[in-house]
Amino acid sequence: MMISEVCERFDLTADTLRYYERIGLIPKVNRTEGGMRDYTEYDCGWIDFIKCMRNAGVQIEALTEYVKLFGEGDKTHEERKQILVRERDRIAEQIDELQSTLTRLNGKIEKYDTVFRDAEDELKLPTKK
Amino acid sequence: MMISEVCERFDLTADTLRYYERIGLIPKVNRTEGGMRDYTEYDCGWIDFIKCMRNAGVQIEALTEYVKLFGEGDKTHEERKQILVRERDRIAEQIDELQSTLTRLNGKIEKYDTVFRDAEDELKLPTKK
DNA sequence: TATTAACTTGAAGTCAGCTCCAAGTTAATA
DNA sequence: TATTAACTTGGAGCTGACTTCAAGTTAATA
Repeated sequence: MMISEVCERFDLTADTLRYYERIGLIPKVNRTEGGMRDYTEYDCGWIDFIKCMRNAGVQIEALTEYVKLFGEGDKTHEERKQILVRERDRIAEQIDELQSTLTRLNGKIEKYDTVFRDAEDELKLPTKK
Repeated sequence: MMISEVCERFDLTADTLRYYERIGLIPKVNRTEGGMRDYTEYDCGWIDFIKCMRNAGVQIEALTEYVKLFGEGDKTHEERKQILVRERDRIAEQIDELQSTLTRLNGKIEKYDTVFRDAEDELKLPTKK
């Protein structure tokens, strides 16, 4: 699969895909005889995973570390798992924070609604001044 | 209240606080005769709100716009509310995405646990090779 | 076969959001 | 009063994460 197809599939630019590979965010992709990248489904699995993690705010450094360890084989099993656990916990925490921010924002929006209704009431029932 | 006290209270550097004020992320803070910032509780309310929003990933641009409109008075009521609604929706969406990423990560971590248990079983019950 | 589109590399450029610095001023402490 | 700590400004520098560029190569189409 050519880079252009992968771009379309994951809505990433070719530059971003090459950048990801260059910095080790995804394992090296095999090439054709001509030297062009030839993506497999396996590569796409990585891209999907990395894109999902990046979208959740996981830093590139944590992910390159994970990919590096993955390349070192079974002996890094535990270390890899620790990275996932750490990031999982971070995301869980972030959800909690976002939840309370959401509540706060909803309260603020409600106040805006109330003030607006009051303002409308004033229009309907003009006070003497 | 001096800038150092505010820094401590919100765990922000003085540089960040001055930067926030310079770009209009919080309204202008009053000064002492000597020209030093003299924060009030009102200022702190803004800082708390802005810090919370930034922490939730709300972009500086949306917040400076909000502060600007606030300074323009009641006639911007509706426009300000729209900003809050838009960001609220964005945050709600982000929570959903994070939730599904969390589920995905948990599944992956579980697989790591399973493989690890299998590996342990192998140690206990060595297969002939 | 010739043109054109898609690809290659390494390096430089961009953007958001701070963060640090120099040079000077104000306020607090010995 | 003298020193020192905290503050002021404008501007330069930094970091993470891309994004663009130049100069060339490969593959697909007329």
